[in-house]
Amino acid sequence: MTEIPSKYNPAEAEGKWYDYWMKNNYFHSEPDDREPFTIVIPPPNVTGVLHMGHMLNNTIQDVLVRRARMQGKNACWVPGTDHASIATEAKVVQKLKAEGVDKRDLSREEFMKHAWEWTDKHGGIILDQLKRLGASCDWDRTVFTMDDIRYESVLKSFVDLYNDGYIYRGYRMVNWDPEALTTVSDEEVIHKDIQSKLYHVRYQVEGEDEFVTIATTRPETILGDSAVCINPNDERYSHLKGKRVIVPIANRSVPIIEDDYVDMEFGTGCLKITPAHDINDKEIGERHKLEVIDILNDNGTLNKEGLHYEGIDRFEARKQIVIELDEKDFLVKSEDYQTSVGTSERTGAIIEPKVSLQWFVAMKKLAGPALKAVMDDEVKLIPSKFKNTYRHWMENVRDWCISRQLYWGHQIPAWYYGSDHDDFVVAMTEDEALEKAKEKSGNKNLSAKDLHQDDDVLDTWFSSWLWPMSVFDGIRNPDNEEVNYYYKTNDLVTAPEILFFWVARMIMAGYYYRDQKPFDNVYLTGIVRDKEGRKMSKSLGNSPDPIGLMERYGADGVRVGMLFTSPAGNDLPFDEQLCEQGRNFANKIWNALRLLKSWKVDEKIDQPETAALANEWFSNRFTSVFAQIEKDFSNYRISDALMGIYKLIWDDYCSWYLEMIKPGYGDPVDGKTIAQAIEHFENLIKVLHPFMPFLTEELWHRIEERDADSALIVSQWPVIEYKANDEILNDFKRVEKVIAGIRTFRKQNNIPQKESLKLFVKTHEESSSHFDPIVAKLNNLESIEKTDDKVEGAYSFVVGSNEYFIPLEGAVDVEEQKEKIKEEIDYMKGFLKKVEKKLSNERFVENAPEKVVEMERQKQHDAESKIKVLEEQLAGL
RNA sequence: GGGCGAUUAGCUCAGCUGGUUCAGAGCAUCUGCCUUACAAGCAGAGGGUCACUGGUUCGAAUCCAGUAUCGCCCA
Repeated sequence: MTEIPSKYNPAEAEGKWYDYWMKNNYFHSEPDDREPFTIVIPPPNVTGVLHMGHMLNNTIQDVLVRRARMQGKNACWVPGTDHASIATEAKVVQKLKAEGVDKRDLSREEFMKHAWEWTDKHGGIILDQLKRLGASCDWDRTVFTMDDIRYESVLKSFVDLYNDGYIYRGYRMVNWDPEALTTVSDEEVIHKDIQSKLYHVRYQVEGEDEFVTIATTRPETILGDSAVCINPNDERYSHLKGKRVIVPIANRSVPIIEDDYVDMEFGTGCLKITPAHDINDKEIGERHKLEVIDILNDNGTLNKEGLHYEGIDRFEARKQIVIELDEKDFLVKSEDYQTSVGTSERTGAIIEPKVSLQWFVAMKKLAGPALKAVMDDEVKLIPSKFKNTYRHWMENVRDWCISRQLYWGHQIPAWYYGSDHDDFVVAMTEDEALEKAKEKSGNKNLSAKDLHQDDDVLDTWFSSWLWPMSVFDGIRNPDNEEVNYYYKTNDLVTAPEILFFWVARMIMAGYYYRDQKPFDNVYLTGIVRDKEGRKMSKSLGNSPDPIGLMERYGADGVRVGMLFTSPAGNDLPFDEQLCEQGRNFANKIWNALRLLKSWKVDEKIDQPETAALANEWFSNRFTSVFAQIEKDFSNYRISDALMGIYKLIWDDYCSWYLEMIKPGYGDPVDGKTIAQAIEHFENLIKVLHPFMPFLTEELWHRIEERDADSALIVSQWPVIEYKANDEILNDFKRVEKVIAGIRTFRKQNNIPQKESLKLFVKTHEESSSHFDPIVAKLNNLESIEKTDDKVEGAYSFVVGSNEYFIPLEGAVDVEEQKEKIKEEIDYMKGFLKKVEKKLSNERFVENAPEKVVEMERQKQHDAESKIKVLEEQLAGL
């Protein structure tokens, strides 16, 4: 084996081992008779680039997958991307615009050609970036929501749901993005508080001199008013019942209606009703059968209902109409007012509520089993605090508007053959549609020319909700071997923001198609924030470049840096220092092996007692900590599991164990000890492998040469073979304190380690001398002797209620020692007082469980004897 | 405005069905050390009325109520 450099070089190891893993096909999975462990990736946008959120999310997935693989399961992590219709189309439109091409001048086919070119050019970058991170995805299975199989699956599910009566076409108030010229879902609308104005406008009562005053933040919508509404209980307006008012500027006569919805306290208690442009007004309008007057064009300008404002943008029209209202004496006053408006997540444009003909999925029935599954923990949310919000959402689920006025996506498989509302058919293909149309219309002479396919595409989520099935072709071929084997999947790792519109819908789709959940566990990660707690975003420029980070700290360093402080469901305040900690850790382990490798081995010498003891202790220590790590894993406490292995390696293995077995300088190590040390080291890096795959694989092959079958990535995860011996572990805890006591003594008195010391022990409680050889070795003691008497003129300290003495001429500062002992006595007396007070409380002794009282008595006894020892010591000085 | 959740060391967080594994961990800070694996290191140390106010209890960080502050979801 070549000499090991003193620093680990991630750049060198990472490329090498990723290629090696790929070459040997370790990531690839085929159905077999092993237990499957499946994760489907939350598909990132095909043209996106890696950001910190992806890093966190995919690191967690990789940890879970790698561990499962080592546990001997058939691990399959399916990668892929989605087409992100709005975002991608917006980018393509932008690009074309820069080239002087207007989307509206292109046919669907032409536009799609550009979109595919864009996708081919930028697509998949993110997947390559995931490889840098070490993601052990089965790349042979990479899929895309718009590839042939997925495309057909999406159409099929539309047809299936339509035939089952879940999909319908209807008028709905939708969130219209006038910039993107499409509807966006409720979830894609961001509500923002803005400073606005509340305008008080008076309407003349028809045929009278009286006026009523309404308050509105959107005076331009006056042109679309179809009523004025009062609360039936409002006595101020009771004389107006049944009358009509004249809408200013429009000069239309509209009724005064009564509805409980009106808040008598708000504004003037008198509400204008504009059913086309407000969701609540629409509902009132439906109750009172009011006319719907849409005043807006799709691009946000006013249409002919806007009269002389036709063609003017809604915000400009608002300004102008206020002036006109004022000039014509309709404006009573305007006041500052804080209001909340919806803005588009994609374009930032203010969302326009708009009545429009759209396709919907009826959700109520689909939501039933999905709600139950989560409430019954059939599908576990981690952390479970999200169950509440999930339930709230599912119990108040609204129908899902799935059509989008875009080209980039799955074109809705509906064909229109006439002008009536109902003159359409839903089918997989045009041929099929024609057959159905002929049948439905009764017109045998219909031809393909008479059919027109719906221009809209489906919401991106309408493809990703099928993801856990469609990646295995389980929609088109529900009984194929793969979907039967891999579905249901095991874990899903995603962000809470999309719990509803992705996770919940996958659960619905799972029960709808297969009557089975799509996954057992949903691990919800937090949002990666910067140190100031701001969400990382491109616009703020506060996100570090992930690739740059990996170059600086190594992929492993960044992986553990992200995981050190990220309990499930909590936001992660990212700090580059965490990556540094990760890098340092890598180097620490690196040097541990470097040390082992630096020793000459002599097979002929016997194992020293210290090494045998060290091995005994560390074996138990490993077993005990590993059991806890396994528990942390099963509770999805990934950070805790990482911290567990971190401390086990750094503190227990490096700081304690290696020091215990270290041979004298220049001396060889015996064969048995080095073999045990290597074995422990191998177990440690196995457990570490899911977190730091590159470093550990590199070390694994530096321990000894291995063939492809015995690479670390496919090695066997340790198993717990026995229960750790607590007696040994507790005994050693005491030993640590003794060793620390002696170190403190050396330090205080500037006694170098080279100078050997004698230690005397006066025992007052049962105490094992099992680890004495270790104490002697680590502290360079020439002897440890029991004594019945105090050792005069010696430095002393107390561990438990045993006294330890180190005689050394002139090294003892009596006053300082006295001070220290007094302090300790004071502390113990205070403690004893508390215990005695408890025990003298009759109600405590009567009511508390016997065990608790017994424990208090024990505490009392221990404290008393310790105080006695300390006092004797003090007296002796 | 309605609902949910949080508040523990300078920072990020553990702390299960109340009781010596109850006040913890990592990082940061401070003090010594270039001791032959690692200064990307070693050995130590300090640091918290468990947000506040009441209540239940023999006993509360833990259970209950209220208050304050923050976050998320919904309107």
